Amino acid sequence: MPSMKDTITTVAVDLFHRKGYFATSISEIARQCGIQKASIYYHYPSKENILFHIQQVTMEELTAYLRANLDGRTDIEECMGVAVRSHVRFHLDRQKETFIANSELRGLTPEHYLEIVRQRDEYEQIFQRIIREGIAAGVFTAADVKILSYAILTLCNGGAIWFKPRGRMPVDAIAEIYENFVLRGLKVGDLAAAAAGPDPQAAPL
Amino acid sequence: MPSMKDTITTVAVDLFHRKGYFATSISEIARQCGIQKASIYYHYPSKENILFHIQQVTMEELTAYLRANLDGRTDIEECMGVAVRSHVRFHLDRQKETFIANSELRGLTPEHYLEIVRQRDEYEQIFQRIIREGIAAGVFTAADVKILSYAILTLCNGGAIWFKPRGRMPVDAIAEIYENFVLRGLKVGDLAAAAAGPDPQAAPL
DNA sequence: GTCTATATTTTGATAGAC
DNA sequence: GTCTATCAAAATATAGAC
Repeated sequence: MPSMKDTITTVAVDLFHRKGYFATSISEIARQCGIQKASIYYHYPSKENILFHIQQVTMEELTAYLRANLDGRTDIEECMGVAVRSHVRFHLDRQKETFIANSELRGLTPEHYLEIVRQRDEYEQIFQRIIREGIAAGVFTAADVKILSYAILTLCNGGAIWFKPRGRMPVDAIAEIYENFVLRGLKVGDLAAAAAGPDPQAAPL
Repeated sequence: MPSMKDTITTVAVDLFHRKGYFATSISEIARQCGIQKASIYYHYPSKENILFHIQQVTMEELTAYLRANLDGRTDIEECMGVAVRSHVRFHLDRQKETFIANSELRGLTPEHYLEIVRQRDEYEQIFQRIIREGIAAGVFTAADVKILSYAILTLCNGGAIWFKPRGRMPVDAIAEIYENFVLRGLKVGDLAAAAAGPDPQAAPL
């Protein structure tokens, strides 16, 4: 049975996702929790703090999930595949929270903003390390590591925007599409060769 | 010399981009225009209408720019390359407007929301047609056309989020990175072959 | 076209009873 | 831990003078 603080958090996640942080009022959160708005302030000191709490927990769990999935692996290409799948899965499983963490940074106080950006940098650096090692090993084609990491993460975030949990596509199928797309985009290979014509052995994207 | 309506629109674009639509007040727009807030209502009937106007014009110009760039071309691969470059360039040149068009849909009335979604669908369908024809021609690997188009567009939108006009990268260099990434991701080719080892002839990504 | 003045609502947050 | 009551500030929008 969830505590009232958990209920408030869940309701806030839902409303921040659906209407946005600034368009959501404390009164509305309270109404959906079945309590008066003053009671919210017993559990959270301010509206901003609810937002910060959601973002902080989400970033912590996102990073922990990635680290757990990468644990013990050394093959560069496998690492990138695992990282992409990990990222996509988390974003599809936790659609609302990750959407908030990606788009509601402007609602934070300057201090909290810096803290979330720090956590995000930490997460991005894991991807950048894999890309850098892949380029050094000659597995990935050389290009700006930061731009590539942003490209990959933005691409995969996209899934969380249009994904419908009850839609026709299971999470793993989507994760696989993104994994293949990213690996094809990254890996060394002759572009011109593929342009020659259809490949009878082509693996499905 | 810009009319006051143009000034209001420009100021609104800047504020909606920096602080978000709901976090921006009519008074603030007026202050930055050097007029009183009541005067805004001579030019626009409501705050929502300013947002709608920005979004509508942006979507119209984005689509017109793409159509102009594609005009007369028939080669599938070239079309996709041109489409990606067109999309990226427009999003980098018009960072603020496209950011608003992508993230402030929730501020619109239901009627205006439907209208913008309709324009967006129209734009996406141009990309989907190219992908579909590419798959039919055997140039692109078969996969879900809608998911691919969302992936490509989200990927390229990413540029508008982190791009700094005075940064180290010129617009065309970024557009080229995205074009290559997308074409590599789409095109038919044997993934396993590339995994064999570094390719001495590898084109820079 | 821009002004002053104002109507009406709603907001985030606090005080203090229970 | 939740309530009622309330504060002060800010919001969108309108009326009517100039």
